[in-house]
Amino acid sequence: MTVTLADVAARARVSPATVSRVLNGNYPVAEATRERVLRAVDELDYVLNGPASALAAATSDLVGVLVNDIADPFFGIMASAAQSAIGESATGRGGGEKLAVVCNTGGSAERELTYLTLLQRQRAAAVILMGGSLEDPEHLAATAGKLTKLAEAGTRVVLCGRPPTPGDASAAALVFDNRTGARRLTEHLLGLGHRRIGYVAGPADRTTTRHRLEGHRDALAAAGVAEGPTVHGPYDRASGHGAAAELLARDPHLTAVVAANDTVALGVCAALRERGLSLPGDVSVAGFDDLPFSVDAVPALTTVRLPLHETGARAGRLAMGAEEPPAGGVERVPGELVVRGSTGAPRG
Amino acid sequence: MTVTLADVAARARVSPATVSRVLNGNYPVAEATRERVLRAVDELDYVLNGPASALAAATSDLVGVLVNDIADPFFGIMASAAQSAIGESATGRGGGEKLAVVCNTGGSAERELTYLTLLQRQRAAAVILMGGSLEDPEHLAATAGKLTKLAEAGTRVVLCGRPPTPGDASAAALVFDNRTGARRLTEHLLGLGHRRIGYVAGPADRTTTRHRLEGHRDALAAAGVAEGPTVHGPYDRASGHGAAAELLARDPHLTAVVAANDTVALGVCAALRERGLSLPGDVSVAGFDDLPFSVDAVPALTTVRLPLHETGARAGRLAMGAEEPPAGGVERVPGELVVRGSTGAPRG
DNA sequence: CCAAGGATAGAAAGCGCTTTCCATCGGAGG
DNA sequence: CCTCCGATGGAAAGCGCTTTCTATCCTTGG
Repeated sequence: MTVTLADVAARARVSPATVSRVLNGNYPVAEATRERVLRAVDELDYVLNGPASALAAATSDLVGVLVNDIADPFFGIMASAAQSAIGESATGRGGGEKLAVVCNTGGSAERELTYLTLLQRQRAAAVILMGGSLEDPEHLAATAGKLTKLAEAGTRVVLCGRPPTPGDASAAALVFDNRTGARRLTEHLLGLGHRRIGYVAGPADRTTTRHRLEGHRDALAAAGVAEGPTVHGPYDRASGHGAAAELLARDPHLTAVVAANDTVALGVCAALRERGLSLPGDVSVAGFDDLPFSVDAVPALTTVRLPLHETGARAGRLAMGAEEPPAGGVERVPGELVVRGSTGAPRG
Repeated sequence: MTVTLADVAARARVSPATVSRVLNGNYPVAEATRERVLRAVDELDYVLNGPASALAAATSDLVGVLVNDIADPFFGIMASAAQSAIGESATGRGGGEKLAVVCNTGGSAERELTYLTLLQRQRAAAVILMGGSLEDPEHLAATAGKLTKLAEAGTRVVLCGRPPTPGDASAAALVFDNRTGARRLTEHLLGLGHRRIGYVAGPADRTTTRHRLEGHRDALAAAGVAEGPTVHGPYDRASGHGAAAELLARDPHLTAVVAANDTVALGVCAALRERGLSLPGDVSVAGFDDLPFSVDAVPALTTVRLPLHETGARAGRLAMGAEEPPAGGVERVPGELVVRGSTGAPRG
């Protein structure tokens, strides 16, 4: 049978209460006793029963990190940073280590809710939601309700790269200023002289997609330039690859393409090159996010750098209560335009 | 206060036992009763208390997925596939959904052990360890002990892309045939006529690093070609970038460089290009893994494709007991040489 | 030398659920 | 019409821990 706390107590010739106190370290225990207990723990190879502990204490040391796509470095980087931050600020009950776990929603509203419920079941200490959300009103309402309930139950809720859900004020939010970033990017292209700019957007109905597209349109409108063709698709390489052809079909005279993110931009570049077009000579291409591989693309990608690592780390600290939430609950995180070789002046 | 099962029972005018049975569905309950209970659950917005449930039933629905670096698509892809597979084979107690959680060890032996203990605490249903392990004997022994204990406690253990730990026969293992893959890759280079080949290896003391390096050496030895310079470093872009200079310093006449993986290869390419060398004209470069961006590199990367997605999915199914473990517990997963533009015949 | 108070440790009551017996009820078979 | 059995539902005993409330013991001050 498994070793229980009572076994340890018997072996150390103390009461279970004392063992618990030694393990949780939030109550004075004489040094000699403590050592005796620890020795017993060691000798018996005792492992605390998490569920029992969580049940009695009414909280667990689980911290959930929900991401849209774990295979996407955008999320991987943020999640990794958050996880490190959580590991470092071990301020749990009794200074206990938190178990940061990342859950892959695949961008599905349904799975997001499922995970949220599961985490609620587990009485998670905190939940971080990363990445833009679906803008379906029904889903939004369901999510807001869940988050409110979570917060009421004492779970800290942090949004990272995701706007606060209307109707839910329970969460601290770190939101990327996608709109301004996208505007800067398109302004850059306009400044170079481009007037026919195609746009490969992310999936429709997502906040990130919409904000970036709005920024792009803002810039065009401010400059009085007509909007070029736009294609929607997932945030992956194939999407960009397919969209490039579509864009060119809709306007053969495009001189620039802005992509929803760097991964998509890479697909666009590949498709363009396959058609014999040179970059940026024939067509300029820009991305978003500045993922690690973007600097190594050929030509290197012009993009908007988001402080993924730092923001993820902050989210982790917020989840641990190791950092004060921003005033008003929401903080806008700016992106930075990074101009590299993939954009240049149009020919002629 | 939170709603408990007893509240639901009261509302549905049945006993707590009946509610539990409806929720777990492993005992006959009359249709009318079941509906009454479900309605009560709905009306009260009841959420099962995970810890309490896990305590009473002595298992939880947590499945841990340990990865070395969550920001690396190599792991992201496998983890994502595993998580999907786990979600699909919902065969838990009462068909309950499993909570697949991924934990980032950062390649640290210590954190790996910490996570394993935490998962053991939670009485996880299964644990998947992804990626090569550290070959430190002490760590290996500690891990083997942990895994054995986990298995004894009823937790299914699956290794994915990681050789079985000596002294622990409790786990099913899916291991990539890194050695053969690496051999094929170097044979390809030798076949093109390369005789001075540099090698950028992963971190020392890791199984993956060693196996790939061995395969490389196998090929050289079989062809009677002297080994070129080798540099070790982490599996990231910066490592490749720095290593390229080092390699060239050690042998200015290199005609090819083999990298530990595609990410590293990208760094190598960048550094080479910065020095004004053309690819593959002056130097051929090869990677490993065939990550999504590899086909879009310029020139496209010659590499060894590993069935990351499929293997991750199989690991997930094994963890759920939805697939028979391989005979003997270990299965070798082959890689496939993919020749693309980054390798060519050496000049002259 | 005695009372008071701080420092430790123990007793015991749950935490919310699962599950093993049992009890009950209605109908089939004799 | 009575017995027996299958189908259902309830009672209650934990699962292993935390934590409040007490009990003790030793030290300290008067």
